[in-house]
Amino acid sequence: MPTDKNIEPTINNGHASAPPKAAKKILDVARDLFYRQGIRAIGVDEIVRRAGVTKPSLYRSFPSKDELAASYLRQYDLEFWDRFDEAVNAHPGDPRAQIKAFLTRVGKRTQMPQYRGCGMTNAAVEYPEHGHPARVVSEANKQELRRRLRAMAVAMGAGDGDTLGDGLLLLIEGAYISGQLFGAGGPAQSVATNADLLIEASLKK
Amino acid sequence: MPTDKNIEPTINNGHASAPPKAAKKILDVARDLFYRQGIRAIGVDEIVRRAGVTKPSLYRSFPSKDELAASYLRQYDLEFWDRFDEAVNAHPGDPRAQIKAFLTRVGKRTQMPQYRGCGMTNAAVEYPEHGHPARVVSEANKQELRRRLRAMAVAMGAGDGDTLGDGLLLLIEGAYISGQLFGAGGPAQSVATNADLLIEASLKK
DNA sequence: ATGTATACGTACCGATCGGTAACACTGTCA
DNA sequence: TGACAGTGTTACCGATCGGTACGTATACAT
Repeated sequence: MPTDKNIEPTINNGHASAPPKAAKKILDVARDLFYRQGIRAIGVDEIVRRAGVTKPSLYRSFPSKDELAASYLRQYDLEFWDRFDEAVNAHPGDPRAQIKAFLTRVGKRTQMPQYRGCGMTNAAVEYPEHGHPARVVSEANKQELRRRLRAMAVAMGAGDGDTLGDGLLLLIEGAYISGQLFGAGGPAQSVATNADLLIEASLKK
Repeated sequence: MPTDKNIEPTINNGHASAPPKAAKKILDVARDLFYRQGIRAIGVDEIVRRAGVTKPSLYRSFPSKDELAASYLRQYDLEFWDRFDEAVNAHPGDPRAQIKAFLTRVGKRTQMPQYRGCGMTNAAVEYPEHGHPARVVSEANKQELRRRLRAMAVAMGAGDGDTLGDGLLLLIEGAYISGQLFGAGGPAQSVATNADLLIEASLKK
C-alpha cells in the first residue's frame, strides 16, 4: 500500500491529469453554454476550448454532440425534480400549498437577470424532430410533470382534475417562455397568483 | 398592346424568368422551412434549392439570412393579427367572448398533426441574444399582445386587469409550447376552458 | 523493466455554413 | 435601338461544423 500522496492523487500538474475527470468539466461547460445560448448555437470546439480539454476527450466520454446535449438534459431533469420535490416536501399532504410554493419560486426565477427559460422546453423547440436524443429526454420530463400536476389537481378535489392539472402546466410553460421573452417585470411574475386563482375557480365547480 | 400571353406573363421557360418574383418564392419557402424545422436548422442553400432559385437571388432581395428570418416573422406578425382581429370582430364589445373565440381556435390549431407552436416564440428561443433582427420582431409582437390582452381584461371589468391579462398570456404561450411538445391530446386542448375559468375567477374579485 | 490500459494532444477530414464576384441572358419600356 | 432591372450561371471565399486517425504520456501491476 502506498505511503501517501495518492488517496486523492496528485493535484494535477501541467498535463497528464487527475481524476476530476475531463467528462465532468465538459458537461459543466456544456450545461452552462447550452442553457444560456442554446444547443444549436454552440459548437463542440467552443465547449472543449472553454473546458480546457481537447475534442477527442469529448468524444471519448460522449458518442456525439446530440448525446452530450441529452446528458445535459438528463442532469437538468434531476435538478428540476429536486426543486419540485423540495416544494412538495415543504407542505406534506397539501397539494395546493405545494403548487403555490413551487410556482412562487418559478415566478422569482423568471425575474432574474440572466433567466433563459426551461432547458427542456428550449431543447424541444430547437429540435422538433421526433426521436432526437435531446427531445426524447425533454418529452419524458414533460410527460411526467403533466402526470404529477394532474394527480395533484385531483388530490386537491378539483371537479375536473385533469383539466386543472393541464391548466397549471400551461401557466408554467407560459412562465418559462415569458420569462425569457419579457425579462423582469413580465407576465411570468404573476404565475403563482394566476395559478391560485385558477385553482380556486376549479375547486368551486 | 400585346395580343395575348402576357397578362400573366409567359409561363416561365427554362431560364431567364418571369415576374412571379424570386423574392416571393424565397420568402414562401423560407417561411415553411423556418416554421417547421426552425431557423437555425435551415441553411440558405436548402432554401434556394427548394425555391428553385440561386443564392445571389436571395442576397439581392435580402441583406442576410438573419434579415430573411426577420422578414418571415414580419409576415407571420401580420397573419397573427389577422387571426386575432377576426376573433375580436366576431364579438364586438364583448372582450370575454373575443378571448374565448380566439383561444378556441388556438386550442384547435395546437391539436393539428404538423403543429409547431408560434413562430415568434420559437424564434425568440432560438435567438436569445438581444438585438438580433428576428428577436426584435418577436419581442415587439409579444409586447403588443400583452398590451391588448391587458386592455381586454380591464374592459371585462376584472378586479386586477393587468394580472388577468398576464394570466391569459401565460396560458396562450403555454398552449403554443405544449402543442408542439405533447401533440394531439396534450394540455393545450384545454386552453380555452382554463382561460374562461380564470376569467370567471378574476371577475368575481 | 516491461506490458497493458487509459487518457491525452496534434493534426486532420469532408461537409456545410453564410456570403460574394463576375458575367450572360431576358423582357420591358423609352 | 439601347439602357435598365432582374434573373440566372459558375465559381469561389474563409470560417466553422461534427467527427476521427494516430501517436504520446502516464499509472499501475507484474
